[in-house]
Amino acid sequence: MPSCRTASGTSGATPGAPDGAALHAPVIAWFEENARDLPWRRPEAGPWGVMVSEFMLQQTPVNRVLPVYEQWMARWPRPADLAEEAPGEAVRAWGRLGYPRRALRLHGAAVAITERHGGDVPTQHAQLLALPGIGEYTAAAVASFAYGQRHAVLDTNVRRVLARAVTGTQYPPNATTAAERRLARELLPEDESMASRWAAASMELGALICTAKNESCVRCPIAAQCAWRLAGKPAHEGPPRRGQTYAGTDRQVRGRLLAVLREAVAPVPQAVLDRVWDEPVQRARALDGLVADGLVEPLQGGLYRLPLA
DNA sequence: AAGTCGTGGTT
DNA sequence: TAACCAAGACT
Repeated sequence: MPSCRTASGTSGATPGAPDGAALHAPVIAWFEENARDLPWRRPEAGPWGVMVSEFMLQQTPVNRVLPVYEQWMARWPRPADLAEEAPGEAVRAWGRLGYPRRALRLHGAAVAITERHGGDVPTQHAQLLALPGIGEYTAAAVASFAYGQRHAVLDTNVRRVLARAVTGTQYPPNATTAAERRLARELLPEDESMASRWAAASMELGALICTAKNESCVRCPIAAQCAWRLAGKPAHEGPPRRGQTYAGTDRQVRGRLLAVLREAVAPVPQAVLDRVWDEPVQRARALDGLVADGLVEPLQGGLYRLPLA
């Protein structure tokens, strides 16, 4: 029963795939030359700035986040500043970033930080994970980016980089797998400072070079070692990525309803909300959903507004 | 564990 | 142009 371990010892890796040490130095060196100057990466952002940016960046491109982030941090420079606001103000300030429940959760996280952590963004992964709106990725990202800790930061960019460079496939699986987590942990540099830099650098590589479409291998610092490229860049096998048609969905109706309420300075009569969508059953379901989510507050007399509490 | 949850730019 | 994509979380 001969061993089938690869020389690299990395699970899920294609035979002959590069090990961690071969990737860290070139990717980190590339990052130090090519990292974008983003406001949440500057020292003055602090842990709260990092955390706010991570909420906003969930499923949302950097360019759309930038202006909202700046306004948000100017208005609520500390968690306690946001915590004493009405949650509806967070939803309003969220603007058109999308997925407005994130605004509600960020507000809830600010309240929890104020109540449980003396107003300081907690440093421990488990404490971060316990906050509303923070899952495995965001907890690791805040701990790593804000506090320089050693965590596997596995977002869609890093997953794609590892899928290609190490595993040799064009795309990672649709849902994050245990094998991916294991691989990311194994590739994590032992040294804490190196690990946090690797996390930021591998993510940036996926965002700028190793993109989902039109990847730029000619500019890639690890192209020479990339398992996928060396295999001839075979096309993705398996089920399609996903199909998320938007037109006609409840999400579209919710979006229209909330857009009206965001712009309104006074409670809005139901008759005004009714104009955003013709079909009454779907319209009512969408509004009920918003109320159930705490994004909308129903008042007496068929009036609605963003939540005051 | 597959569905749900916004929005707008790109192809 | 319809489909894809963008630093996920939650149920």
